Amino acid sequence: MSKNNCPLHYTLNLIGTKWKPLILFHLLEGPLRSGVLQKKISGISNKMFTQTVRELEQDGLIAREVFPVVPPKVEYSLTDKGKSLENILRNMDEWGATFYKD
Amino acid sequence: MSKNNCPLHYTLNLIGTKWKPLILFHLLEGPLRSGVLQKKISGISNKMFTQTVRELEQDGLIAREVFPVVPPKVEYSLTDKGKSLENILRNMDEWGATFYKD
DNA sequence: GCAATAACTTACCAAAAAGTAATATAGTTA
DNA sequence: TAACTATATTACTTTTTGGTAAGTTATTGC
Repeated sequence: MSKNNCPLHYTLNLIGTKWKPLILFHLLEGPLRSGVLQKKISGISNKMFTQTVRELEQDGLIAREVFPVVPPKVEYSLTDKGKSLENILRNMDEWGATFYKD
Repeated sequence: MSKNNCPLHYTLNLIGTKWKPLILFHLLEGPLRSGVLQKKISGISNKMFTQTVRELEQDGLIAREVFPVVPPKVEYSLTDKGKSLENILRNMDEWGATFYKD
């Protein structure tokens, strides 16, 4: 963590990576099974998916629920903290849509 | 560039890096001389600063104005496209301020 | 009793991002 | 004529991030 003055730094430390905003964005519509979520994130590797959801969970942005069945079932959902990013995520998506055709 | 479905991808390709949001954020208040802007971004190296503003310029988010004097004077400012990120940047900063004390 | 299943985990390697330190520039001032 | 200035560039190295492929688990269904 940098000792910079503006809080934007803190935000970037939590969601300022390649995959985090995409994972959070796809969870806005509700909880998803691990495999389903992963398939929505085109291009992500097995390893990066697991690693990224682990970090999001540690930072309190998503929750992980394990169902004790075989084969395994795991669901991810946004926490309240995660949900509070909804505006930012939707604005970023909308901004991308606006400028995509330049 | 990934061939993902959601426009969020495009946004992340333009501003989804360590330093870009910080540089844009500090330009929200108006144009700044190169050296002044760089000093506001605590921790950034000489190289990364130049590299990052070059990319932001290429993507049309900031403008670079060179004054032909010695020693050199260069000013950076947001373009209209850059200014259109204002809400997103301020929301991210605000979000960071809200959760920083957890 | 063997394959199929979903969700990982690990070891290993490659690629990308970032840092360091030295150097260039060219007028102005001492 | 030498130092100073602000901005930038380059070569080199380190750090971080990401990818691949194989292995693990434990029950179900054939």
